[in-house]
Amino acid sequence: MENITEMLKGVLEGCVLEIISRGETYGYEITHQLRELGFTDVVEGTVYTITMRLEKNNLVDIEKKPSTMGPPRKFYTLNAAGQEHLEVFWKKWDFISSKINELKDKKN
Amino acid sequence: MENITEMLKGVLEGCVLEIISRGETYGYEITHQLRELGFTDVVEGTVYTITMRLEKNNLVDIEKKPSTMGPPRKFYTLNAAGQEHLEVFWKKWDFISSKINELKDKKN
DNA sequence: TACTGATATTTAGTATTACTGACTACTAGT
DNA sequence: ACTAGTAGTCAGTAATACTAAATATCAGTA
Repeated sequence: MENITEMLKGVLEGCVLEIISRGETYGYEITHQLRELGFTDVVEGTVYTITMRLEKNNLVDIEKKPSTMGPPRKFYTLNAAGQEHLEVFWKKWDFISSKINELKDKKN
Repeated sequence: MENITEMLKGVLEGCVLEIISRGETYGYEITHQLRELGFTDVVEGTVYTITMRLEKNNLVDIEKKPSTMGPPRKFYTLNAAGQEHLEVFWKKWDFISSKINELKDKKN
């Protein structure tokens, strides 16, 4: 699926939050999980801008750990604020996607 | 639902295309239809930037008609390119929303 | 007549967000 | 030494929705 980047705006951050919520993880791995999900064109730089934003907004806790496979990793976990943010995200998503599907199914 | 504007990015244009595809309409009315749909905070300015973009990209045909209720209206209809653009939009939407729901439902 | 409100379009400027592309750095294997 | 895979950072760009104001038309009313 090409050129979906504009439609990912606003949802990609929520996806990253969801992935982190399942357990401690780091940027590079998050990128690969998003690619596996189907968002094949997502690159490291994009994910890092998102994790930076999460840091700045104090939605995640951070722990730096060494890796035998390369340079040290920055592991993220959701804190309480992040958890709440994630719940709000899913509420917004349910709202918007239901409205758009309503439009799509010509029920309106 | 407050503060959903970032999540509307990339989908609002598709919604406008869909609304136009159902029959000749104009900016002010499109705004009201979006509000009725549930996107209550959408304002005229937003819709006009979208219709301007549709014009610029040659996705719509335009006809100006007088109104008894106020100044003349600019009516839009989808042309062939617009129709195709709309179909592509729905394909992208189906792809993205299915992937995100997959993530949400923890099936991945 | 002047005023208000609903209708209708336009536009300059701003904020947010994802992408691009490059750079740095560590480790293992050849 | 060199390469590839892993891992993080950052300056700059493009796209898009919102803000806020200006302009214009018409109906109703005090």
